[in-house]
Amino acid sequence: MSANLRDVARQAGVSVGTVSNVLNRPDVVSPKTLERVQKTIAELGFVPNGFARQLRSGYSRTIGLVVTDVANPFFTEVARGVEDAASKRDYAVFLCNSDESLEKENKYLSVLIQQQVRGVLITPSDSKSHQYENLRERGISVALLDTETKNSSQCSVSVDDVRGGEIAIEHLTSLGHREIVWVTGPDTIPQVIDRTTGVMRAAKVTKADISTVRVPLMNSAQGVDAAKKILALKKMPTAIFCANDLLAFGVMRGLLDAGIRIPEDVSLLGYDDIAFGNSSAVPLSSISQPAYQLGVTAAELLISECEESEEHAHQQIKFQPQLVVRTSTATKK
Amino acid sequence: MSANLRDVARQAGVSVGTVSNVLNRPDVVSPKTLERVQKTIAELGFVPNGFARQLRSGYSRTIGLVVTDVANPFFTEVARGVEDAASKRDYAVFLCNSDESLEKENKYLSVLIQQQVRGVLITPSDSKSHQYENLRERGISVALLDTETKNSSQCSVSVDDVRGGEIAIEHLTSLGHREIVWVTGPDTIPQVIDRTTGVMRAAKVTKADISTVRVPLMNSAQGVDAAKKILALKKMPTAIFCANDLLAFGVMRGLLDAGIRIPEDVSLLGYDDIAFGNSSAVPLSSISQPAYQLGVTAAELLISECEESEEHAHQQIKFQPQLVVRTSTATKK
DNA sequence: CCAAAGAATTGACACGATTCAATTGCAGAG
DNA sequence: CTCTGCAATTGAATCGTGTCAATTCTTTGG
Repeated sequence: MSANLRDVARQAGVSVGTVSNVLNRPDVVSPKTLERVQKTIAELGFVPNGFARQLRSGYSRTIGLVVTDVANPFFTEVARGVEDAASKRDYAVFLCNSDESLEKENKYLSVLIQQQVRGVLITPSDSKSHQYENLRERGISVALLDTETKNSSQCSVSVDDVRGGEIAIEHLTSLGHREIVWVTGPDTIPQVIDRTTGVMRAAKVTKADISTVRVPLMNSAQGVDAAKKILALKKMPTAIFCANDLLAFGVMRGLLDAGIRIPEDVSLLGYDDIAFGNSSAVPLSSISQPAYQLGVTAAELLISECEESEEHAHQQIKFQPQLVVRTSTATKK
Repeated sequence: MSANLRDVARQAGVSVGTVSNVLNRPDVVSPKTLERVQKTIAELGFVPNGFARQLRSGYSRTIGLVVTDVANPFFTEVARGVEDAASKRDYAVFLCNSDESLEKENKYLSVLIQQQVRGVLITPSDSKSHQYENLRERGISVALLDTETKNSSQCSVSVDDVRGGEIAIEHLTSLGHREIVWVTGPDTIPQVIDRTTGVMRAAKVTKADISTVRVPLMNSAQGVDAAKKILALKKMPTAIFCANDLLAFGVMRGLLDAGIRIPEDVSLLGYDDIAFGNSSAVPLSSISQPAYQLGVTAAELLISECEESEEHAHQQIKFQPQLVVRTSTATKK
């Protein structure tokens, strides 16, 4: 098979320790030994075995990224940011998909432990699981992505979801809407919780009336279901706010198919501002988040934590969301 | 620190060999020992160290997946299939994004080699690079994804792109269209080459007149550019066929913004049948591919090649594309 | 020419799981 | 009660590299 350190040592007439030193601390080796060993290494085409190296040192150059839905363009954008930043620092990324399920999340975390990742970037699928002590105990750094952490013992990079919820309701009420349906996912998901908080807070101030329609997953198929539920309501709202754009697209389709016009009959507002938003049946107004930037920042923060664990100070970075008005929201008639 | 195999063995009152057997060949362990050990493993939160495992066995349990565009929902669907199948067999996946650039592709391949992946699943961004001998030499299995291979020395899982091109033109001509624009990417990309072949073949049979509009990348922004080029043509076509849905969405937006109606003024046909297709401004007719299935099949094939390299027979599996008619294509007036 | 300091080199052990020859336990046959 | 054969279990050796205390070699000042 391929040459190992011992072969090189024998061939060069030195000990394995010296060869190891040639590789890792060339300054402690005498110039002429250095040269001879390097020549032998080249001759044998020796490449150190990464497994053994990592086994001994305990560290790899990989990080894990766990998101709740890779099929959501918002997260692919985040992932792209993470990958670019990681690859710049010579790290490779495992991308995992929890599908908003705590069970899958745990399964992937265990896979990541097996792979001995240096750190994990995670979008928790459940607000209770924020601690991830089992990872920390193993010396794996953890940073929260797209979720704020209350305790300051970990890093997080997030967008102000409470404010996002507020902005949304402020926009809709400024257009005259007071009967608003809030279409959202399980109230275990951190983003859902925060956005709901913002929604309710703004509703109180603006005296809007919020009814909640909850679905188990935040994708477009569930949006269609949500539309059915909305159509079955005693009283149709004049505006609908969805917890993400995918849901909004589903709702849009469901309503249009039922002959409801947007925004004439009802205004529709999404969240995430994914690229497809301006190609949809009715261009979708939405709350925009700096997805790529989020990914880059999170990866840089995590890697810095991994490599300078002593002098590293945990940071909670929070970006601000922004309203993007397109066609799907309009003044109440 | 974290528990290792020896800790588990001590705690459960058995030898390390038995614990290892519990993990790798549970059938040789007696049921009651099995249960006891498994309980201990759970209690201690033991997760085997991948490096040590790999060091001993010589093989990792990771594979690489290189696609041309993770932001394309078609590929996220494929990736999901790959990940599900891989995780079922206890493999972790590195997802890499070549952005249709040969340079990035090579960079990621070298990263994957460093990470000592067991196999690579790749959607080549260039038709010339099909060989990947450098990977094979290192004992890394390679299978082509969404691309057919001519030589039978490797596996491939693909969809019949030539046939897809034919189906598209047959559909458009059956609606009476003869002036058709083919919007596509660089003619180095395998899928582009095959679809073009199908287009031209069908055009010859149906006596359709094809003009090609070529853009450097197959995403939605480039689609908008393509629309501009089409609007600048001496003679407007009556139908447009795009090499993927993202391009089609861009073209759609570009045309609608210019006041062109779809399908009244021009029919528009996409390729991939991504989920957004029925939420777009005009629901998009498209050529559907079994994306998830493609991913699952490819991953299974690759892993089987990795694990049974001797008795493994290379296979070229080819799925058939299917026409999905929505609103964007209609009879020529 | 010697002693002491410093530089260079050595080699056994550790990392944590896998493997496999050797051992033990056990049931059934004689 | 012994013997045989099979199943279950054991634990030492192993994979390839990094580490570090111990050792050997070199240099230098007196």
